[in-house]
Amino acid sequence: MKLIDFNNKAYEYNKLEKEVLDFWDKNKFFEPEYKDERDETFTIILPPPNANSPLHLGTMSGNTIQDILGRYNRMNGKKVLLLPGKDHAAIQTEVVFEKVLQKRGIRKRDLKREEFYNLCYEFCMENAKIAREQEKNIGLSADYSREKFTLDENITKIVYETFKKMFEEDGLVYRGKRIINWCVRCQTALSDIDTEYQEEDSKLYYIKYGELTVATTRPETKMADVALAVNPKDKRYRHLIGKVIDIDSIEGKRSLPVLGDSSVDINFGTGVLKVTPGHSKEDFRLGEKYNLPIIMVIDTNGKMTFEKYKGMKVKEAREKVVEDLDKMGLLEKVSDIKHNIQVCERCKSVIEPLVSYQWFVKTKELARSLIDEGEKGNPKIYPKRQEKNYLRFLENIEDWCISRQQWWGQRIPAYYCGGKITKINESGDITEEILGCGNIFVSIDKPKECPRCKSKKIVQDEDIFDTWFSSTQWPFSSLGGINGKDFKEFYPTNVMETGRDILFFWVARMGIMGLYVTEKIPFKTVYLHGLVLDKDGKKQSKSRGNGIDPKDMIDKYGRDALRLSLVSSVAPDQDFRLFEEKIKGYRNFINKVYNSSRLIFMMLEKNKNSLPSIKNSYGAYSTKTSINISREMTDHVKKINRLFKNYEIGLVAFELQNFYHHIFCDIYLEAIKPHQDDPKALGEILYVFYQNILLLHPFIPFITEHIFQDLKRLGYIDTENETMDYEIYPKL
RNA sequence: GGGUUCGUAGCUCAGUUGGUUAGAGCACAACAUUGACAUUGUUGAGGUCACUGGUUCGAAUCCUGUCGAACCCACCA
Repeated sequence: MKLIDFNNKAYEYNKLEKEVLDFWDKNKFFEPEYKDERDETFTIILPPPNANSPLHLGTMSGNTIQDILGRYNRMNGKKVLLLPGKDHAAIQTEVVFEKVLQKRGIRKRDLKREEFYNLCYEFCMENAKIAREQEKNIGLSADYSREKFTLDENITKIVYETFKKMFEEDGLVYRGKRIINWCVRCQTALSDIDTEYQEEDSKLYYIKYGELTVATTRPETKMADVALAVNPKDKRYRHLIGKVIDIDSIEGKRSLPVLGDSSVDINFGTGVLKVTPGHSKEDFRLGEKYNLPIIMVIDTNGKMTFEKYKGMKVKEAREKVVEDLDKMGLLEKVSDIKHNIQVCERCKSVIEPLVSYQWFVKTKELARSLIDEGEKGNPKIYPKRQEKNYLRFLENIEDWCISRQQWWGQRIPAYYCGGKITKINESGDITEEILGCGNIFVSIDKPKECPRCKSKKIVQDEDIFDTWFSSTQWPFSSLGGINGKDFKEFYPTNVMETGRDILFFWVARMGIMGLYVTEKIPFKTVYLHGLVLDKDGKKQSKSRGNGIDPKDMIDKYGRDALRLSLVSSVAPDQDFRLFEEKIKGYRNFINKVYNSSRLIFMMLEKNKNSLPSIKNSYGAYSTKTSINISREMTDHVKKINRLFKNYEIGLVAFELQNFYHHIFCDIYLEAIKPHQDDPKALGEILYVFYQNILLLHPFIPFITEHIFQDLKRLGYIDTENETMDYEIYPKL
């Protein structure tokens, strides 16, 4: 690294930042072993970004916050590990990559599973490379020698081991018949997070059920009804609860029991609900509660299985059913209704709730001990108010469907002796039969035979794991699992910094899986950040065209400026607006840092020969000026450390800038200028300046590293450290 | 339906456990400058702290209610 050329009046960030970047890249400063003698560790497992696209600003903002915490702790004598990784993001990537293939004129169904997997793997590796460059480019001081990908062999092995232990030892995983969100187009089960709601105009049909009338938007599922339900508080129907009523229907005469359940909304429609456990989530729950049978009339292609409408698509069947009901005199009336329909987040197809055989984790039992810990404040969550949400989620947690009918991901290591057959019988009941000796077993390596009957005819489950099943094990799998060397040294981690939108899906379940596998909660502190919005408060996205290109901003304003813009005025869990003028403002601040350094270096150089005592007076506040810099510094340093303790990163950034610009430069430097030929004053300037540069370093490490290198080279500071990250942060 | 957050200058936001005259940046106006920095400095204008009622010696801050904005969870039969 060359000395800063102080002939330039403006800071040449691009050139100078690149020098720093190269310097860091060539050395191993960010590997914890660099200072192996340090005892106390500080670990952050960085949330692995999806390997299907370059990083967006939200991820970069998170990276910057984590880097600031990493550097701050490094400067506080800790052995710091920031562990980077990339996530395969199962279904999301699969859909993205399908579109990429489409552009190349290839259809997924024309490829073999393995071919698809390999092409997708290549695609992800390319994107991971871009993301890695971006991370380094904003100065993320992570240890890339330890970087992981969620589909790395050793990671998958740990995920498989967990699954085996859950299934075979503890019975916490089961294969069950439950209702799931089914995407007809993607042909897969989806978790709630993979779906969203869209408002749609539709019809509400009032249909006669014997003496009662039911209002429904889904008449085509009526052949799968197994009961009716009313609210016990509803005076109109209270007398019918517990009775069985006879009805006429398309499928003939039937008898349906009438249930009383408080979940029924008295004010919706007629206040009578038809219970269809095969095709509605709420009804499935009622079915479980009252032990009702399950009937299905729609298959995984979104087509009817009921004989009369066999093969028809749902919408088509709906019209036909309504027509038939009308003919039978069972249709009372039709009204318009706006309602939200659940659609696949990726392809926007309508979700068909249906019952199928899937793998589930019994999360309720596992959540119990995490709730106990949570009530004791473990982990500590910033902002604190999210603790309530976190606990409530855990208390209401449902069994977790972890199987997906996709190709991109970790294939479930479950095997069926002789294979299996799933079918829906005449009465619409779904059944599954395991062939061979009926054994289902889990094996981490590819098995040669059934361990029970020794049959060689064994078939692996076609499904893959939900991406969250692997990512919730990331805090320990990325450290090599419970027997890993890194695990022993760095687990549990100190901080989990992530978007507040995945508190439930990721953070809470990481707690569950971590506690189950390692008997420890994987992190001591959770820090949740908000979303990055544009100037008008809208979410930044490519499709809106309001997204800021990080590379563009780096070229225009530099890395340090971008970093500041990503963390300044950021409060935990609070969305913040980012726009170009803001970044420009931070560029001006960086320039201020540069020019004040230029002034100080000039003053020092000018008096170089008359400064034998500089190191003696170093650290002393000796000059009388209009400002009491000693007290100002004391207060400032106290404040900064206090804010750091409370993870008020945005406020720290703000205070640092404010102090440096308006106290240090505008007042102090101006006041001390007249004394600049006094060696004692110069010692003081140097000391105050360096303290400030140290304080700023975690936030704007490029320019401060450069200044540090120059101060060291010119002999103004006395240090053995090769990089500023190992200097000691000002404390009182 | 349940929950959370927010509403402070034209804009973006600070404002610690209640305490003088409510702050900063941007934008605006005037002035300065060849001595670190026009990517600068000084000064100025600009606020009924959404509204209402209350607690208090004292409220932007605490409490009640209203209005407005955003978000999360559940549900949408």
